[in-house]
Amino acid sequence: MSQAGAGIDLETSLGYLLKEASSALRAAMEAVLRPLGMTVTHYSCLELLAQRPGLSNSELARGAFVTRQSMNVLLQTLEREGYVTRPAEAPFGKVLPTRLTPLGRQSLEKATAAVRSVELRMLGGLTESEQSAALRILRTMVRSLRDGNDGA
Amino acid sequence: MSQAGAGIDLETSLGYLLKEASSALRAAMEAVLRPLGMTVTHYSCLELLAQRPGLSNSELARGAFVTRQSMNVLLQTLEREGYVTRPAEAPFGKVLPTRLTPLGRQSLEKATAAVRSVELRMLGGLTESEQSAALRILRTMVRSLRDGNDGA
DNA sequence: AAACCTATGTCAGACTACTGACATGAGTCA
DNA sequence: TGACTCATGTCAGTAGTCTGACATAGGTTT
Repeated sequence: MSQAGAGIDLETSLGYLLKEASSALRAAMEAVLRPLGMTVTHYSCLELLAQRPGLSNSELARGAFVTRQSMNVLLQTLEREGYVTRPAEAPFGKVLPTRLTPLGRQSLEKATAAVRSVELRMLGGLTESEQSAALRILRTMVRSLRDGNDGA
Repeated sequence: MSQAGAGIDLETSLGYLLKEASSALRAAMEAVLRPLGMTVTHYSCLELLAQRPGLSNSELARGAFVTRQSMNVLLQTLEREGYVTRPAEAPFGKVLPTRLTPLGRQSLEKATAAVRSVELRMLGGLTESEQSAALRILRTMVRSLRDGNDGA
């Protein structure tokens, strides 16, 4: 059952398991957001704006882990449908601060409740100490991947 | 800095951090696979076939966390380019067992080395016990999300 | 001041993955 | 046997994201 010698054992690979967990979370989120007519990126954008009003397109893109081009397309849709507003002209530089409209805030409320239920389900089998350990470990992994060194 | 009352605090959300880690891993993998002319799904497919020869289209799709339709398109490309082979007729039922060609195996070798370096970098800052804790915790999260219960 | 570098917003095209749909083969049950 | 259910392979259309490119604003360096 082992690999031919040079492969990466998927059963014990932390990378593979990370992808599996992320995929399962995304699927669960899509399942509860679909009835609300919302995608995961759509929700992420609104949630970011609720917590940090005035975020720019590029900042939202980084927060939602997509390119600024993708976020730009999404923002244009959200603006056209009345969920967010952006000033016609940049108050400073080229940065256009984005804000939720009352409609956007209202739409977000239901989505947040749905997503929270998913997150609670995911955390259900973990103890408090396991949850904080997971936070610490994931942060370490992100830092190692970003900085490009081996973390040693 | 806290949310308005009903939001999900992204700074301490395990779901958000999971997405961030997965995104960072995917970006790092894409960076090392791009020079080899390979995407992450492309690599995942070959790696699965190396470890479990004869996997069907649907099984590969589940293993790579994409739909069977997407995997089908990829397999057609890989077959046309000579990386994998599938029998013209199903030996049993409709299932078409797929296998790597020598070219596919050769192509996979370089990719595996590249991906392994990324995984080692990601694990660099973690102790042995943290790594096994991460495996256990992620498996628990996947199970809770899949089974649909709250894990209590 | 001028050249340079970086970051941003935006448009256009290409690609990837998804949903929907259909036919087929296998197993189950009345 | 026949009806039912389920999984598979595949085709077609759609949607979301990406890469490439360009112009512009701000800060930095010489």
